[in-house]
Amino acid sequence: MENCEFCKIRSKAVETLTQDEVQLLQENCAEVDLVADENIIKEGSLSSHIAYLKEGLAKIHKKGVKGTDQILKIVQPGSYIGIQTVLTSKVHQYSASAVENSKVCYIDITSFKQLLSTNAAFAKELVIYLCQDELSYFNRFVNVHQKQLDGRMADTLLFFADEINKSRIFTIPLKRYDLAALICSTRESVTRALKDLSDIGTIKVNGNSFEILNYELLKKISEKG
Amino acid sequence: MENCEFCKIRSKAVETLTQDEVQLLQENCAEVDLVADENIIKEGSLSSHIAYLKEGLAKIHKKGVKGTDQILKIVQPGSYIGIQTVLTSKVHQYSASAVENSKVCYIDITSFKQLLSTNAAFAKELVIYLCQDELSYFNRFVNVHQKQLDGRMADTLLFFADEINKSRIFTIPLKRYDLAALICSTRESVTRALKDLSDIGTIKVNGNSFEILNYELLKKISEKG
DNA sequence: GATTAAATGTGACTTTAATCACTTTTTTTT
DNA sequence: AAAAAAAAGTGATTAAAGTCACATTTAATC
Repeated sequence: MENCEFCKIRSKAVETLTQDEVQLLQENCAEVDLVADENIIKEGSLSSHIAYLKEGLAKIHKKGVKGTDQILKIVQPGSYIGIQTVLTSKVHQYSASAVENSKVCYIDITSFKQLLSTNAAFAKELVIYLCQDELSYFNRFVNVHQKQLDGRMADTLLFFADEINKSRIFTIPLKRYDLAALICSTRESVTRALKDLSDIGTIKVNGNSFEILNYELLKKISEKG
Repeated sequence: MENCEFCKIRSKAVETLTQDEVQLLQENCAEVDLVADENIIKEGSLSSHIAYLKEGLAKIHKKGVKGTDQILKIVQPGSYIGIQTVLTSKVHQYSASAVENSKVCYIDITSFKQLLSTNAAFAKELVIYLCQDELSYFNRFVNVHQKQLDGRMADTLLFFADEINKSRIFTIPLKRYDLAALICSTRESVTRALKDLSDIGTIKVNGNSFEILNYELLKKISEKG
């Protein structure tokens, strides 16, 4: 399925386009299948395309001074990836990788910029998108610094349960060291945090399979920090 | 000086406006003088206006689970404040306060939205603005988590020296507890970090007056973390 | 200028989570 | 299925920074 017009998951921005504009997008857009762990964009490489996640799940990650990657966010279908770089830098400022098998559309930057320059409604929707995205980082920034480990772990579990899987029984397609990079901790501490939450009966853990047993308590731990 | 047309510090976005549009802006815009510590916008309050910092210096801050504020960023003239909320929420998601005497223009949201909807060039400049802003937070997020205290303190000193004051002798118009909220630490630890940096001869501290004595070393501490 | 209040500095102590070293389990490869 | 590699778990130890309690300095107010 390579047709933008009938794309099941068109962004609000793309919804604003005229038929001609969709045509332009279509012609400068390539759909790619990715398996888990494959790179979507790579920090430091030339940014010739924006990626749009159509299916699957991806992580946004960025190298820090220690040399290890920090996961900035887990993104779901309907997310633009690499968009922040396009208009301001020639080089991607962060990486993104599939964390499960995914479909991604690569949109040529030049065409994207053209749409942005000529269609105010399109640009407006992007502004909205970016604002929401940024606000989510504000929350994350503050939370990550004021909550301790178990609280951050609880946050992440609730995120995967409520936002991603919409179920109290779910799997997290991340290794322990990825979870660590996500909650700003270490592999060992992730193990311990999960054990803590397990011990008090909030969750059941089995490898990457999780079940929330006491949602209220988990929520309380997430909120209390 | 209440005239947008002759505003000394018009944003790139406003540069794109036609005379009529500037006129619209003008009519829905109010300039306000603020003294240090005054609120610009307040988290949780209705967002009827966007603020544009014309003169001075401001902090963007947000309440965390602990009940204390975290400083997200120090912003300079030319920054939009509260813009992320305008299109997505009725209520401000963060606060902003002047950290020194400042001038702010409050722009009515409705007019702002109107410009956004009708002028693609305006919207595009905002997209660029937001992208740059978000990227700066990515850096901050990763740095704050991978650097330890002295590194973060060094970052902040370099920021005030290089970005804000463009001099190795400068003052920081923040209390120690504000510095703590900025580098994600505590008042006491700020004192100690400054002492550390002082002891090894990188800086000279006297209240809020600072001098960088060994720029290279400070840079190294900032980079090494 | 004295008094009060706010801000900052300092040492002792505690807590949290990182690090290290090693074991066990799971997954992948041959 | 065996061997190798990767991932995850575990206990002991360490380190970094937070907390607490109090002293000192600076600024504000009467």
